[in-house]
Amino acid sequence: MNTDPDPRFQRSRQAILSAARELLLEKGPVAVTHAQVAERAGVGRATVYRHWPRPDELLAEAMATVPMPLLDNPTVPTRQWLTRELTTLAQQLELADVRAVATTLASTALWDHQMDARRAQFATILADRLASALDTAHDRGEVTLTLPVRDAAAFLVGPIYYRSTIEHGPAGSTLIETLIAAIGTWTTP
Amino acid sequence: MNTDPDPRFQRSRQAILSAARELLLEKGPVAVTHAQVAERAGVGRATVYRHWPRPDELLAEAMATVPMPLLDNPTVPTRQWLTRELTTLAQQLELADVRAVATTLASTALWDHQMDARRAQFATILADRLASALDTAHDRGEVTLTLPVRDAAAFLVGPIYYRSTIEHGPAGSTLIETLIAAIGTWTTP
DNA sequence: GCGCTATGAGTCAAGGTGTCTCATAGAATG
DNA sequence: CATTCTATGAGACACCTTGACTCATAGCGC
Repeated sequence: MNTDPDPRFQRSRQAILSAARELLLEKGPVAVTHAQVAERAGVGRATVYRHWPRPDELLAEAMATVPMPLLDNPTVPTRQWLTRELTTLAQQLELADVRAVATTLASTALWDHQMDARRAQFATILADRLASALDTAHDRGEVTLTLPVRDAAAFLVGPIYYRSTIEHGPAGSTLIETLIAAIGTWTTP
Repeated sequence: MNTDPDPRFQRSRQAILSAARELLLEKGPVAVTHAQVAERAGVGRATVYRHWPRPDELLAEAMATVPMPLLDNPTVPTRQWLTRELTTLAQQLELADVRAVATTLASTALWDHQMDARRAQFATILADRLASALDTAHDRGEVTLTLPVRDAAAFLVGPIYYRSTIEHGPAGSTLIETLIAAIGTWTTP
């Protein structure tokens, strides 16, 4: 990416990104404008223009600085891996900035191609990791699935995502354990 | 509500609401401004101000004109009712305007109290209807649930919502049947 | 036909946006 | 340390949008 070593450049860049992320978190994506970001970052308005001529690209990069809860690479036993990863995902979705990025992504993806590409990438990674983990578990005789592996992401992540973004509550361990138990017949406890 | 019988008033009101809904669907909530709505509706800009002094209230009312997929009042047998209602909900979530309203609601609820109230109302209605239906089913001996009834909405609606808003695909009958089967032990087929 | 009123076109000030210039401070180089 | 380069901040500028107002007009109920 940009390898400009000038510390002034990097300082401004980081200050602007932080300010944009704060504004997104506090006031939503519409608050990420050149003027508001510049004031929050303590830099000149022209500086923001030089770094990001368009506000939507700044918003996109600011959103990218928030670590989204993707799943770690699968390990065995798969059931323990699932418990661990879904619990982590649920905890991450309780963080205000993660929830802000997730809902903003889902919403703006409907009208912005760049955001839609990020949404698709996010969905694909989650689905692929789950599919690969469950395929492995099946091959190892750990589980017999009750649904197509392509539905696993919706089945497992959907409830946690809904609980967080629509019901605004925490996805407890009971719900997570029920989900894992319901995805198939486990031979391991 | 407003019972002004003057047809001019009602005509303008409907034209403005339709235009706002179209703009929301085509360009997203940020496109619902007085100027754009007025042009789309074919009315004067001042007329939009007279009807809705603030754009966010216009957006809220325009969103309210899109019928959101709540569940019908529960009937028995509960399993058939669930299949029917969840299938309808999945179909509704495939409509572009329903998806636009749902994701806009989830997103703006984080920064707008009025929208958050609507989100909470929506979540409560779904959870209550499902809870009441499943309580009835349990009392009738139709099913033994494998999770607290308060988790039913996340468990059943979450995957459909995730499939639609994140994966941008249809929730097929296989997924829906699997969900219903997994929520407990059914004594009825 | 006659009041009444919502409308549309227009004006206007205020504020935000995008673009440019220029002096300056900070960084790299010798 | 001196010199050169460059990112910056402040400001100026035209442009557009927003919010608020006026007023003649057309459509409505009576």
